[in-house]
Amino acid sequence: MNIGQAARVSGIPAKRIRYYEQIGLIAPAARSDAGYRRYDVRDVNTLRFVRRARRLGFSMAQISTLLALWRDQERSSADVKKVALEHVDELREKIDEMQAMVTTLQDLASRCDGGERPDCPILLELQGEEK
Amino acid sequence: MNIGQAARVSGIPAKRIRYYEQIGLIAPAARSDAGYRRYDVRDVNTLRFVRRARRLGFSMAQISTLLALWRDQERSSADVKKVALEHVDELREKIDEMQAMVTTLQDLASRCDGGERPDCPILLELQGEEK
DNA sequence: GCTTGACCTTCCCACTATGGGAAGGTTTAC
DNA sequence: GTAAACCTTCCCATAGTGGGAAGGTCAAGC
Repeated sequence: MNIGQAARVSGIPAKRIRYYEQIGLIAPAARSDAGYRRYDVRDVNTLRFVRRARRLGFSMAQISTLLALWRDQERSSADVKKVALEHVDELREKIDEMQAMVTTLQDLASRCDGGERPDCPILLELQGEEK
Repeated sequence: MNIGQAARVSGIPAKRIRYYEQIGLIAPAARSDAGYRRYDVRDVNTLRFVRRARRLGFSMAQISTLLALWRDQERSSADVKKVALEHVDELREKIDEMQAMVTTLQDLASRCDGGERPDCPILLELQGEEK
């Protein structure tokens, strides 16, 4: 199949498939006489693997590692688990940062009356110790 | 003061200050005869405002809005609150997405024994319906 | 007066992952 | 033969930031 159909069945836009090939995440596709990329079922399975990994928030680098492990019949599950748990740590760190922002912002917003007048604890906070 | 000192007292690297000026987030700095950027106390206060807003995760566009409100004595606190709460919504959405990833990944990882053998529910999940 | 080092300037490139669009070739169907 | 739907490569844009090159400036020491 051509890239358009591969895109439809894998759920990854053609543009993105080309990009993945370009950065070396996936192997260069076979080509037709006219230079069209050709994809078979295994290629599509790889694309689906990538799409699922992206949906779990893995970076390209991590997915590259996961793909290699997936293909390696000699892998240890420990290596896979390690990648996953490192990713979980990264996610948790970001979540904690963002949660702290939310907490602060909500506190400030709750003390802002939200009316016509200009006084606002949010701006005072951003402005800092003007006291 | 020159940009280096402004960077030190504001906590924003010189490189970033120039970038903020370039994209129009802050007004172009005054210049010395030799073309060096000059900063006064008010400029530094603006920079600190920006730094605090960034630490709360606001985008450049949002900070631009907040700066305008900050300078506008006729603003209503409702406008400020609106920007803050919209940002809170964005944060919460991202947090929820990431939290869902964490939940899934943790479940998969907990079912991965993490030993020498290759069998791994994480890879099975990424691979999809191999059943 | 000259050198040295610390500063400053602009400019270009890199990152992450993706989308948009132009200009042009191919295939398919009618 | 032509039109539509496909494909190709190429360049540009996004959001913030960092790195570094090439060159100008300033202050201090000799």
